[in-house]
Amino acid sequence: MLDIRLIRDDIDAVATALLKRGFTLDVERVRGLEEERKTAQVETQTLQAERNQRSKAIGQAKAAGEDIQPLKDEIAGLGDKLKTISTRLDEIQGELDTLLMSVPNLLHESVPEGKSEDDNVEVRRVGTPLEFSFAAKDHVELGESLGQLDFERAAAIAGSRFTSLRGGLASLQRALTQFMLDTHIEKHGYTEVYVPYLVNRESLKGTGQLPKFEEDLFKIEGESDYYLIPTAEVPVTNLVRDQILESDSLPQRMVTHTPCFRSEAGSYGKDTRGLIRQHQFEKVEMVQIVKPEHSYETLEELTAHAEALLQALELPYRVMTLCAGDTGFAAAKTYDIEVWLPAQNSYREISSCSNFESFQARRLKARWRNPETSKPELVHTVNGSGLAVGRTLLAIMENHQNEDGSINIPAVLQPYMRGKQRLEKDVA
RNA sequence: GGAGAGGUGGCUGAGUGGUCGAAAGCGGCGGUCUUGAAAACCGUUGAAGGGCAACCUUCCGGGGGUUCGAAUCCCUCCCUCUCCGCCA
Repeated sequence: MLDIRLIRDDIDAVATALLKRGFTLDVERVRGLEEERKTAQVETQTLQAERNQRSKAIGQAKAAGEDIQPLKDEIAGLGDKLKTISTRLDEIQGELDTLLMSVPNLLHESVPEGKSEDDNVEVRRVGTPLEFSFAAKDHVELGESLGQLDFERAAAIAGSRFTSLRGGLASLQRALTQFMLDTHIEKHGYTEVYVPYLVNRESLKGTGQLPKFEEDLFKIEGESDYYLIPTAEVPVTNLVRDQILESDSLPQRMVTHTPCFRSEAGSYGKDTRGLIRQHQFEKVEMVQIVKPEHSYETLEELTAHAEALLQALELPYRVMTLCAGDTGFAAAKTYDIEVWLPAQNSYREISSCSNFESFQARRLKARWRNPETSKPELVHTVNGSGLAVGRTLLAIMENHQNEDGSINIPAVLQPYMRGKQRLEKDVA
């Protein structure tokens, strides 16, 4: 959510800035509602002040043993009047809130212009894709011929866009998760957290998934409004909702591994083959709660933390700055890390690292006490995948495959794989 | 699932219809003292919103109600704790 004062002060500047990402702010509607709000609020408060004053006088009269009936008669009707106008105020405020909740974040000045992912800007490219002396297979073919990847069974159990793994591949996914967590904890200074995988509406509003993106989520049927998390960003960031954090407790660096669930509505026909786009996938997520002046250096650091994993796993990748039109609703700036996939002969997203500045914090009422002002101020939130485990798994399969269909296990993962060096078809 | 007790400021915790935004303590900030620090003492210190300002409004788990007036009474939902039962 944007600062309402920013909108009041210079709505045209805000509207212009939002236009950069292709969002049209209904300036006239906001102006109109603000106007009404002001009138209704002043009127409500005036009536409330009068009521308070009169009531106090009645209290005093009663204490003095006087007859209070005449005083009560004097304010007959005031209650109804107040009720009418304050109800109107609530309505206006509600409309304004709804409108404001669906306005995306302002972009950082360094975000390049552009409409779609085609306009994203490459920042750097690390590692060189291997030249295979044979025709590289894709991960579906590799996994199925190993007998360790089975989409059919998963489809029977649940439906399309689900996976089942077996044997070495199942272990490798777990090994990857473990390796990622350990690296962030031991080398990058993160604290591991464990969080709910079902969350309430408030939490999703806080991080910006609701009210706008309901269709992307899986909702649980039942008395309570639970949603399956689309990313650990939701529960982890909500750890600081409604909190006033002490200055010395910042920055908070948190990491967790969770399954993620996405309905993938609107992506029919896209990435239907393989592990790329699933309803359920594993992800390791980094979340940092920081002081505002540090959020951009934090974004760089956190992106580097994700990159470190790809380097250790010997996977070629590139880092992209998302352009204005491709940057997500809540983010002020986003780097996507894209891993090389030989079978697709292209780079595909494996991590997304964003600075949300105070956008999420304002919705969450997540604040810190600034010692200089001794006042609570909004924190900044920064997060990123480190990494999407399922996609990393398929990247390893494709990049580290051999001609015979076996897959080399990167050295850093071998300790997590009971010393195993390659995945091969089980003879047994 | 059954029975009971609770949810109050950054924290602990008093307050059960009227000058209560709320005692007290802790913590924070400022000061006295000290070579410096600690201790002690004095003062100060909730959040959000409106208005150029004086000032005003709202907030005692969420929502609704009663009343001239609600932290306090009523309804409802959520959460926490204790005991019993069941259980990964």
